[in-house]
Amino acid sequence: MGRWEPDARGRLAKAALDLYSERGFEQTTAAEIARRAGLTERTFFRHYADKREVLFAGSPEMQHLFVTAVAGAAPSASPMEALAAGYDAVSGFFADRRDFARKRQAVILQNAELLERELMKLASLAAALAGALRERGTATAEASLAAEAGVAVFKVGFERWVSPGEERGMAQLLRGALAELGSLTGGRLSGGG
Amino acid sequence: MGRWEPDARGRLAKAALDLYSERGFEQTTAAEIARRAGLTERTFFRHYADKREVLFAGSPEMQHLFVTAVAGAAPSASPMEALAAGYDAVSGFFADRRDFARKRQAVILQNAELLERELMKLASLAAALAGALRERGTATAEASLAAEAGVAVFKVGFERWVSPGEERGMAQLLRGALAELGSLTGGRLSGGG
DNA sequence: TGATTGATGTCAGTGACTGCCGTCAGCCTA
DNA sequence: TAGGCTGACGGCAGTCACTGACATCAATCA
Repeated sequence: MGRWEPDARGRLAKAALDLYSERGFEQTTAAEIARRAGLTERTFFRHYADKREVLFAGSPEMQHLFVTAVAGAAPSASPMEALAAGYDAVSGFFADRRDFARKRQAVILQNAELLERELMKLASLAAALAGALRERGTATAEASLAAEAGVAVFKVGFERWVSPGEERGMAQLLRGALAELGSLTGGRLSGGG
Repeated sequence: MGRWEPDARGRLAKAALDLYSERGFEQTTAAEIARRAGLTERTFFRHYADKREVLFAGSPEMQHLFVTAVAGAAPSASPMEALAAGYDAVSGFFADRRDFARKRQAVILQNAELLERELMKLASLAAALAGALRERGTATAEASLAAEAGVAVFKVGFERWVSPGEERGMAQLLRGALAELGSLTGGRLSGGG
């Protein structure tokens, strides 16, 4: 056996979510998270840049899956069709994390600092998606707009997916939210590309 | 003469922007801002909840003007037309603050924490605008979508307005950005209401 | 076998932010 | 006109987020 227990990073993330749920984000210190994970405060800050980031550990992987799926969609696909391919990819990513996502979302919605960080992650996602769409040949302005709209749809679908009692799958909910956007905009957002 | 120099809050805001511009946000301490304003650190935190908030002192007033204009637009106006009335109102608000806005934007774009706070303010604005549209009778989903789109247009127009060398007025730039959105979406976003 | 590496611990900071209490000019009231 | 109240500020002590520097030691490699 190694010198230390394995997966320090994962233990920190679990301890943090548990403590944030139990007493709230502000009432939890980094030292407490570390202690529960069997580590020290200093080690916590080696794994996560700050107290908020520990709740967003999966964000880069999710964004990568999303962007890769958009970039890999059929060249003939419209921007919104390419984004829909991204929805399927992230739905797979989240599929076995629903309880975790619900618990995490409940914590985030209770704290302004965490909401700020979430908005920042979504802005980063929108920028990355716009880049992927541009690489596919979508014009800059349209790519940005489609990416913003795509993230708005993702937000709505995700919120429904984590809402209490909701049992439908994320892919289905995202498709539904996308369809709603389509009817609101008359489907014209999906042209071009 | 009063016991203290007048407008402590304004002096703090000016000192903060100047120092953030000179040395950067992270390299400036709250005590330094307070000292330059002829006050103490403790008083700084009485006027502003944190080091970031001092750059967003005008945000509530701007949001209020925006929302009030949207709420007060002609009942026959479509959601996007109501938002356009809001654009005119905020353009007046910003008209004599262009140098300030440029300096402030340059600071914000250099710092992730400040960007997060800006995203939060825009999210708050979008929520307030959606509320105003709903009060006008716009359906919930359409109100939220129109508000998001409206904020996106505001972001684009604002960025152009503060960009170096740009001399056109904010109202004109916002109208231009709104028109671009309209052509991208085929104008269907402006229906209903 | 000895050097290196990598994840961790330890310690001593800095600075953001808060609670509590003291100060004092301006104002209100009897 | 004396006395009390209030609002805006200063001073101080404390907590906690976060950082840099250095030590430790099992695993691994030359």
